[in-house]
Amino acid sequence: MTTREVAGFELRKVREHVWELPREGDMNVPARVLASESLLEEIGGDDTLEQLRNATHLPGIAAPALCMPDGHQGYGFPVGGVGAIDAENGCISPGAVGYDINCGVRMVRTDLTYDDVRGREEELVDALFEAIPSGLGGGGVIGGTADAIEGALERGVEWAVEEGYGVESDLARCEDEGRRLDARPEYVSQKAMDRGRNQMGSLGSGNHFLEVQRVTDVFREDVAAEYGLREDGIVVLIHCGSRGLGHQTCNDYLRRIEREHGDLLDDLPDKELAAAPAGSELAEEYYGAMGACINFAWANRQLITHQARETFGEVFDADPIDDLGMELLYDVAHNIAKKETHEIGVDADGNPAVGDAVADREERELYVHRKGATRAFPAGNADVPEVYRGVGQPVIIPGSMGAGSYVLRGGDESMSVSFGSTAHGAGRLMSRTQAKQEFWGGDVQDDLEDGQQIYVKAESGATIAEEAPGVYKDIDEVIRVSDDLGIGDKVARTFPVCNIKG
DNA sequence: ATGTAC
Repeated sequence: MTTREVAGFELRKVREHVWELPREGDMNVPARVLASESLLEEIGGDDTLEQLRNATHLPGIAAPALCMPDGHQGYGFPVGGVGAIDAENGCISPGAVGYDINCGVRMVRTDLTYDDVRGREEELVDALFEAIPSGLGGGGVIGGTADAIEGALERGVEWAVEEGYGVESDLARCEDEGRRLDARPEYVSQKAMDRGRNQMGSLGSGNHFLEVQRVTDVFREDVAAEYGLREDGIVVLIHCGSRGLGHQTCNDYLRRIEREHGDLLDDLPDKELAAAPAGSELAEEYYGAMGACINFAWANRQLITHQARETFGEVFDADPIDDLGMELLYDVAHNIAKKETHEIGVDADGNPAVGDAVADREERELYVHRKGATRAFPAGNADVPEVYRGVGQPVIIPGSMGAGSYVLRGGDESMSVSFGSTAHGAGRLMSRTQAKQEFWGGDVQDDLEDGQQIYVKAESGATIAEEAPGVYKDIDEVIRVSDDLGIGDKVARTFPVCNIKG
């Protein structure tokens, strides 16, 4: 048996790209890292492994706590973490969802080719930057009236399309059709709504961006054709979340858990893993509030999509849908928890088990926490929209602004390996603070333009430094692991053309 | 990630 010591943790190699931290002490289950040796080494460079081990202490966790190949340290629970927790006897943890509830990515395809855009990058990047609010604080594309915010929280993309910010076909091309039916806006605080009010249709800051890209490689022709992708085609990628509204909601519930469920908290190795016991009033309220924030984030990405379509229409003097073919390819959430039914291994007593201890497999309703992890359901799954059910759901994974991104399809192994999940990005290699010491925004911007013809426009130079290509892991290596494991299969690779950010 | 402040 191969073992490897990383950052003081002894990991057992289960098979290629699967590393296990065996159960010991108060761990309820083992932990597993899905990574190549080089990525594993990078994952050991911060507190990810300790956070992953801590996550195995969560009550009711029903299978190994998982770290995707792009994992890095987060608040309590690692980014790139997947935690499947019994929805009846376990718990739900806001820290295992993340502060930016339904941070996610969508891709819009077009009929344009790189030749159509070449030489017009600056015009396009300026127009997009003008049309789409970005940066910290307020200012959205629409005013947040009481009706608008209520509609977004309750009905997500459905509300936005009804208001004219999209087309009917957008709905089917979102996870959950862009609307969580179990959203309960009444459990979102007034303070959270006030923060979201002026941010409806805004990118935000940090790693959030809108990027025009060109398809450089197609790996699976048949699937790419189903997704409407072809080599040299132009696509638009939008990465953002629920802004101050989701952030405030996460904060509100973390504070309430501290006040109302201190006992559960005292048993956990890290206070930041704060969780509400399944079945408690607080768990129900958090789940409903989280669903409303999820809807808000979807409406936000829909409003930004609308602005991008309008802008392309003006720049290319054409109808964005009829002439430019700007249809939504897909929208994926990567900071969420969701009740899903999965098969888990159980021992003779019906308790969660792995390896030799597995006596049987049983279906359980679980809170699947995906924090910096993307749902990757395979072909045939009933939750994959009908248009894609034959090939598997699209999985959109952004890399850094200097490296490009990938479109994958949910792989056949994802249900048995990772509760139907894969990576969500390249994953950070260094902190924002360190990034600002290593890079200067203006220099990064000049290098991208002069060296790679990538046009970047941002509200703040500091953000460009924080997001410099050098602060990220190798996206190709992350994707190689996903593809090798069969949890998310390579369909196409893209390369940046222009990028706007906070 | 984030009105970068309890």
